[in-house]
Amino acid sequence: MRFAPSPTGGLHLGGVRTALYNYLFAKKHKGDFVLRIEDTDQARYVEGAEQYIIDSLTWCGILPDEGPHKEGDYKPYRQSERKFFYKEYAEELVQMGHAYYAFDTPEEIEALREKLKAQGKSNLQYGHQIRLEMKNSLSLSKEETQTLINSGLPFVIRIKINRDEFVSFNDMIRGDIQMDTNGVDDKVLLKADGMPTYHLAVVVDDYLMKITHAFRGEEWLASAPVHILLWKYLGWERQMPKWAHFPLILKPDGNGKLSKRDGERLGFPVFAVGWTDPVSKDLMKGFKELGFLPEAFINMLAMLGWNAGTEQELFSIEELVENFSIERIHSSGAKFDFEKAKWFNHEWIKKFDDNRLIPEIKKIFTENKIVIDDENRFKKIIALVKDRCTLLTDFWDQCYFFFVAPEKIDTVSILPKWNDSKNLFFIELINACKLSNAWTGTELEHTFKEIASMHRIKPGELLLPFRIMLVGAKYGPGVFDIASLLGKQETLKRIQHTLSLLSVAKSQG
RNA sequence: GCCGCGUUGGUCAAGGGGUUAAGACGCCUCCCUUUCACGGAGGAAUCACGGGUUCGAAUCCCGUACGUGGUACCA
Repeated sequence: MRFAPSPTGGLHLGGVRTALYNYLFAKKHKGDFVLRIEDTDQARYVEGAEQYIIDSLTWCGILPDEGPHKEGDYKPYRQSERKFFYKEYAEELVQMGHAYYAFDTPEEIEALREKLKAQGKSNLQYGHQIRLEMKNSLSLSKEETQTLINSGLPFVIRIKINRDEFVSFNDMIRGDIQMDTNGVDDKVLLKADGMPTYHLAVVVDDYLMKITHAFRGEEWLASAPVHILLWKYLGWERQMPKWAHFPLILKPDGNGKLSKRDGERLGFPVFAVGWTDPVSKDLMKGFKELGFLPEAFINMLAMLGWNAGTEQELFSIEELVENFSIERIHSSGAKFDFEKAKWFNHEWIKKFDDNRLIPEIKKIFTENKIVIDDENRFKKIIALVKDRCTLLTDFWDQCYFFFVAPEKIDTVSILPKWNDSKNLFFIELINACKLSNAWTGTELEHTFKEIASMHRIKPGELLLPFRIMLVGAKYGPGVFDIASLLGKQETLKRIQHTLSLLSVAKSQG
């Protein structure tokens, strides 16, 4: 079994999911997963896109067995490098009478379209209705056609679709589908520049690469009849792959399929890894940069349109492979929910083994120019905050203060209830700590409470100021745990620092 | 317009003739925690509408509405 999704350009959510489902199905059935690159459309294909696709899939952990970066038995895998094949087959179709040369320029067709529109007629379809009124090898004589070709006039090759024909096929997700050919026009197969359109390219590639399953997004469903007719006309019907059209991933706020712009508009990533828009040059962050674990990303993506039919929601890639079945893919689109995506990541962080997690977190600290010298201490800190981190980047916010003193101390939250006796309490706490040799959380807590009761202050009233002294704000794990990992010297230093801050604030009224 | 595909809480969804119509995210309440989270216990909220078929319909059929895709020398 061979599977080949054909992603293009900036691979976003939908594209990654198509690749993922292909991968899961391929691996489940011990088949090959092939990566093909669509670079047929020079206008939209951008420099670096191929590497980007490979990088995205690599991060996701769904590496192809064959493809442009690895090669294999059916190379080349770039459509631009397979130009020769397509032309050959297109010509063959013309010889057999299933396709024809068309000399109409895009401008002429556009003009006709405008004209019809002005008359209030529906959209122009270059098909059986009008093909004989156009300039092509069907309306022209053989000699005229040959003369035009010889003159070097650009032409395209279009498929000749008969009217009143029914095309039926089986979709592994949707079941039997039947469409008549009246709605489909004579699609261009080979463009004037000699490059194939997707319609010709997939069919030829799937045939030549012996692809057994053609799985793609639902946006292709409407043109499936063209592809099926092509398989038939080329005489390859017996080798035609099985079809499946995946549901679309929709915008969270309704109307339409998720697009690259939606991420920016609604504040979530639509790419697996960061993507630089070729036109605007804007760097759009991906799930990776936002602090997602690839495992969580894949898990989330897989569940958007498929489920195992059990209550299990957390799946490793191996479990996905094991449980995957095409029949359980839904036939209707799903709206993307970023909150749920974050939930998946949170679950994966909790689930993740420290040996895998720590290096990822370290990267973030390195980016923030923090050197981790005490491995053991780092581990303890991570264990302490792990539960409260949804994204990898949260680890920075949750524990940077263990490494650098907070710049801003939220004295505003302390001040209203601050008084001399509390001030005295902290001074005595400092002294008591200085005298003691040991430094553990429990011991500190004991001393803390003892001094508090001596001063007849409820510990609760002192805990918040203490936290703010150490952390700078009202968050973080247990204060005594923080203090113990901070070390005696640093803890006392921070108390002292805030104390002086408070006295200044107090004297200024 | 035409042609496909679809429609179970706000979202992801299970269920495919008889169910008190699962579960998850989010939201709300309470408990735990002398912060914030985590965790725990609860709660509100759903079968698009109208006709059939049937003893019985979320489930099957037909309409309607709505959504969505396609209708390019884009993929």
